[in-house]
Amino acid sequence: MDPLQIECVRSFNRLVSQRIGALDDSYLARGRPLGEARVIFEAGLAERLDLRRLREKLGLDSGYLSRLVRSLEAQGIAEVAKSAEDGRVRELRLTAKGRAEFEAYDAASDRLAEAILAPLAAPLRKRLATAMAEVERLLRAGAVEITIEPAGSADARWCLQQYYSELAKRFDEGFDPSVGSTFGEDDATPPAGWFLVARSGGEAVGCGALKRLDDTTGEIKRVWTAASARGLGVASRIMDRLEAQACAAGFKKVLLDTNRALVEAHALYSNRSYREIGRYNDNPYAHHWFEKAL
Amino acid sequence: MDPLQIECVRSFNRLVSQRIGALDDSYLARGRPLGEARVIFEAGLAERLDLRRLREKLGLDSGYLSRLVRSLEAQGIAEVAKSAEDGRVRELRLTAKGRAEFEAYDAASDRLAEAILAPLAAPLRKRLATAMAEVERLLRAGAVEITIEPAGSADARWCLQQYYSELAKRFDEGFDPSVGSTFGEDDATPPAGWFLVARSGGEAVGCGALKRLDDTTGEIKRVWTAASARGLGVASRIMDRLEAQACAAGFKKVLLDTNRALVEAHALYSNRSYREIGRYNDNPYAHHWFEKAL
DNA sequence: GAAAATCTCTGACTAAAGTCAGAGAATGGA
DNA sequence: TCCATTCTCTGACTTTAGTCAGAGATTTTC
Repeated sequence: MDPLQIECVRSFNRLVSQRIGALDDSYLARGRPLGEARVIFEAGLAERLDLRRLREKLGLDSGYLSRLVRSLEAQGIAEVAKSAEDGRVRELRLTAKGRAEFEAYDAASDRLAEAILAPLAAPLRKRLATAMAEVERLLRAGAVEITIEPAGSADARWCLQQYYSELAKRFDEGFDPSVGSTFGEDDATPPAGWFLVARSGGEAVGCGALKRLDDTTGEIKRVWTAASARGLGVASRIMDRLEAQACAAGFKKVLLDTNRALVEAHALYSNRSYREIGRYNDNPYAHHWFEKAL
Repeated sequence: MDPLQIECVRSFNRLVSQRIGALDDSYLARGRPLGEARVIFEAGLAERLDLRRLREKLGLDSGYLSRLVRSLEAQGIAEVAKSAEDGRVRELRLTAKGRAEFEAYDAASDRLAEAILAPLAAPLRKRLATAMAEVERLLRAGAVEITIEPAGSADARWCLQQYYSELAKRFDEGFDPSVGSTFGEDDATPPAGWFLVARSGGEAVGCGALKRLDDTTGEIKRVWTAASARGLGVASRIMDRLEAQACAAGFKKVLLDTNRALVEAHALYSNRSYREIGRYNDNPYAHHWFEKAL
């Protein structure tokens, strides 16, 4: 890896960790320990927040969080109550006073952001905002995680739905997933197939499936990336994983088909050295058929 | 200020503070408190480091640092010895073992940077490095501080020297500060004049001077920005301060002259609504003369 | 040469952050 | 229905971080 790029990232990290120190200080300025401030902040962002999720989000010990919350209760800032769904779980809610505290922290964050922008002239401000957005986007792209999971999971279904509605918009002929379908949840359930979901910070941003056609042949289907995550190589990484899975399953080649409207998919397959072949199925929406030896 | 830009900065802060958490964790992973790790890191970067400077750099209490250092001594990681120049000051040096520890922390930073870059394809990596460099540059630009200080201070002299050697390179006729000079240290010492130094993270990156010509007229001289800080509005901010100082001194107008080779200075003055006037002095290096009413 | 200032260290603290082992209540699955 | 699991709380800790008031050695200033 390019040592100049590494130095660039390190230098960035050094500088920005100073900045973050300033953020912590502006939180501490309200005279409350950082732990409590973080809890107030999270509680203010989410309307209802169970301690379990909060613990996971802030990475705290259950005993420690319990005490933090009790301290906030004593200060009249938060209330806890049994969850209606699960009696073991307790839910945190800010009181009116707590909400006021949250607003104060929120305002402090705003002020800090303003202090960063204020000394810059308008065009530089714009450049800074643009560059920050780019860094953020690319950092998130790097943090995308791809996992195999049941094709019937909530996120998997959501991805498929997004995918179908996009096809319906883009195909000249429209799209109805039930017409001539060669793909159901069973086709993506091991050992008949596999379903992948790509997530960025917990949110699903892409999917892909591999279906067993015979002992040596797999078919790649349902490769989709959310609009918010395009141009970040997510589809490419999904393809990597699908092909790796195909290898692991002992397939010698993978096939796939595509509609002529999906030009970026076409480019993706060509780049990954897929070779156009003749029609191998009777998918009514397909115009091109590809093959790749593994 | 644009609320979208503020939100952009805040979102960036949120994301990056998670990243920084990861950095701290990778330091803590060596089983040593963060305070000690930071001391080792600073001691590794600078060959010889006196405790006074270290304390200032890390913002630590003297008693606290004293204990941190003693703990490192006990671990065989660092040694302290009286400074040769000043018997009150103690200097910190890493032992061989300490240097090995430093290398380990250094490697951890490298690994973290690599982990950020690794999942991205080469073109995205390049985009990330570029965007990070841009963010860093602009954050530093925002943190530039401009202070009035004696024209004879070390940084002031350094800036002037840089400025003179640049003029010598750029002027067709060369430049010798002693020829026809209308500016000495006395001319920038209150109440005869003022000298400003711009600093970014402690390092001088620009300067400027205001000289009293008569009770109602000031002259702006020696406005210079280091090459590393150009394009960031530093000269513009120096001009702001000089004009503000001129107002405060009761001047009604300011004058300045410039050489035809300094095209960017020319543009700067025009943008700030300086009006070209006739020759008002006999500076042998000047081709243009400007005036601005305050 | 004396007084003021500077730098470091020590002792005596406090507060915050975090860990660990269990107890008690509620839930889910066999 | 019962047993394992999950979620939260409590008590009893430790470690880290940080503060404050001097004392002692040195240097600087007048």
